[in-house]
Amino acid sequence: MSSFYDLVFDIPAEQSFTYQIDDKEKAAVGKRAMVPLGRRDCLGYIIAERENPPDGVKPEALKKIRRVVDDKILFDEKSLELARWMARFYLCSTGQALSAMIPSGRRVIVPVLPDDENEVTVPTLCISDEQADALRAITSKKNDPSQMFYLYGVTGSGKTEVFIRAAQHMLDAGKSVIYLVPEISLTHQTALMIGSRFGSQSATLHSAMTPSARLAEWMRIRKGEAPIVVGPRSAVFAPVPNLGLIIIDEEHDGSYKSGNTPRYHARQIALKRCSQEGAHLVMGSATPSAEAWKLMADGSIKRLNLSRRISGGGMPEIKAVSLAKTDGCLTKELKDEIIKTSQMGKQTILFLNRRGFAHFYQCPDCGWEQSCKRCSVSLTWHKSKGRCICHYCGYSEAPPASCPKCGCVQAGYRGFGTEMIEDEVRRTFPDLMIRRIDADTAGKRGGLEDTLLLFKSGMIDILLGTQMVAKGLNFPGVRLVGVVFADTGLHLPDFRAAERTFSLIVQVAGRAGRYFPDSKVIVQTLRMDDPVITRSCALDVSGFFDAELNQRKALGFPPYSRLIRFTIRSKEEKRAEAAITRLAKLIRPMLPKEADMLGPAECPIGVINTNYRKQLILRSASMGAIHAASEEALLHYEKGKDAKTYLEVDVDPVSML
DNA sequence: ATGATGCACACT
DNA sequence: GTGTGCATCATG
Repeated sequence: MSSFYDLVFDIPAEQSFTYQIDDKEKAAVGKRAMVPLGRRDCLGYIIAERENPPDGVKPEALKKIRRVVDDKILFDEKSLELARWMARFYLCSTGQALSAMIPSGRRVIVPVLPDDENEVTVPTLCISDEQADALRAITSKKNDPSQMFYLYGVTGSGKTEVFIRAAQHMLDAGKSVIYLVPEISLTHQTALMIGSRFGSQSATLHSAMTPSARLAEWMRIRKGEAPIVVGPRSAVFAPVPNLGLIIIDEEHDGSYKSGNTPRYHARQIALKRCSQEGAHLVMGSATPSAEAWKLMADGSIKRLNLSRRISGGGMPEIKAVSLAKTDGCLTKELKDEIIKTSQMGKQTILFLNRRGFAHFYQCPDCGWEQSCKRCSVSLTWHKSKGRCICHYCGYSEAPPASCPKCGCVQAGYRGFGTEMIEDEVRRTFPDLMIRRIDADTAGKRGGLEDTLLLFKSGMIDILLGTQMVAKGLNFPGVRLVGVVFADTGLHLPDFRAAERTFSLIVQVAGRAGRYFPDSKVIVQTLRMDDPVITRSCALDVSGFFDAELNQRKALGFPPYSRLIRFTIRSKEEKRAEAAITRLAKLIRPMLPKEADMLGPAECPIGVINTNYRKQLILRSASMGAIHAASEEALLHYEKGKDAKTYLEVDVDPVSML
């Protein structure tokens, strides 16, 4: 009796292919195998065993498995089921889903932060009453696993300690724990702390590991040798036996959503896994996502409040300051506070969400702007490189000596970036030690690693940078945080622009004064009266969400609706246009009346890297209505699809850009 | 996805 | 008559 195996591949087609094998010993469902597919050899996933060839296929037509790649089974039945669910939900193939679940190669290597192995975190012996209450709620014997919890606590209120103890509780009960953190390079401290608390019981899956090291760690996890796994979004797939708890730290963070197919959200996967495996789900943040906030308001997630800072830190005094009459990018208030801070022997963080020197060049006479040849965005002047650079594709050119349109020789700067601030700060405070951190400096020697160590040691007076300084970094000496220009990102054509800006300001503000009182945050803005600015400065999270959710409801956006976004890419605008139109025509009649279609339209950034981009968004109160239509439409769209066009599907998109 | 195939128009 | 380009098809 010979048996056959069905394999799927990391390709957009759902179809499985049947193969035979000589030495049956090694083959098994859940392993990978090299097989001939078409004219070449492909790595496939064995998803089923079968007695007979599929209908209408002669046994002799079946090719043989070349080589079974894995000794041990990689995916158990639960993982396969999760992959199948994921494929259906995110509208991709099972092979693509499986491929996203294992730590494979070709990952971007990110710089590793200082590895202070010798600095073992001492477990906090006593916790606050609030922490104890939260822990008790999470670990109560009476809990139904379907009860989700949310640790809603200001930065520095000790969420991590509660998470760690909840994890310990699970481990003591013989269960495994997955601890998700946003981006491991930016949350290194948390990862290290957990590593040092749980020692060899823990496994860390960070992006700087080689593929083979990751796979080795993966197998260790599967064998049950590391019952607590720490990692970024992909760690949600960690094959821990006997899953008891998934923790999502900094739940609001956008990096939990995958940027490529399948565009899964770790929170969604966590939800599914927990319900499948009867595990608990606990999330936490000082600035929840709008989705989570609504679920808490409805009562489907139980909110646990941590309202006070531990470790002696007080909440900083936050002040909005108008940039309107300021020449340059530092207001008098901010300068004064920087001086005061350095006189106190404390440190300053300056945050700006824009790289480069300034947006260059806008002609003051005719309004001409220097823009990218390959993308529909303006170029950013990088003074240190002497080039104008596109932040989407990297294209660069020299700055023009005069306006090519009208000949005007007056270079007009518009806006400013981290480089420009660096310049101004250095000129203003020549005696202070200043370092900049952003995507441009991170990769270089003396980059991230060096800078953070120096800052921690107190050698650096002012650390300035983009997002990178806003996240998770926890430095004891910071008294002052300056948000150089809070309005960046506020007018982006994305319904989540306000939410993101709010969240970012509150998060950066949280970097100040974690271990001592009298800390300060200066938020510079041109919109002193904008409710996003005023509420973030008041740390008024509930006030912000009351208003924001009302608006979302009125406009019919998430969390009051679900979205599926289709994007067509093509080098030729005509083709992109034709493809999106055809897709729209296909879908429209399938849409139930409670659903609607936004577009088709040009994407907010109409061209990236010489690819024209058109989009179409489906919207409905429930996912069901638009999901079924999308599934059906995709089936028809695939055959006879326009050449040289690429379709991307995003279920529950997070960024609309 | 990707390589094979088949058909259109071009040019030594 | 063969050569290059692209749309179409099948992959077990």
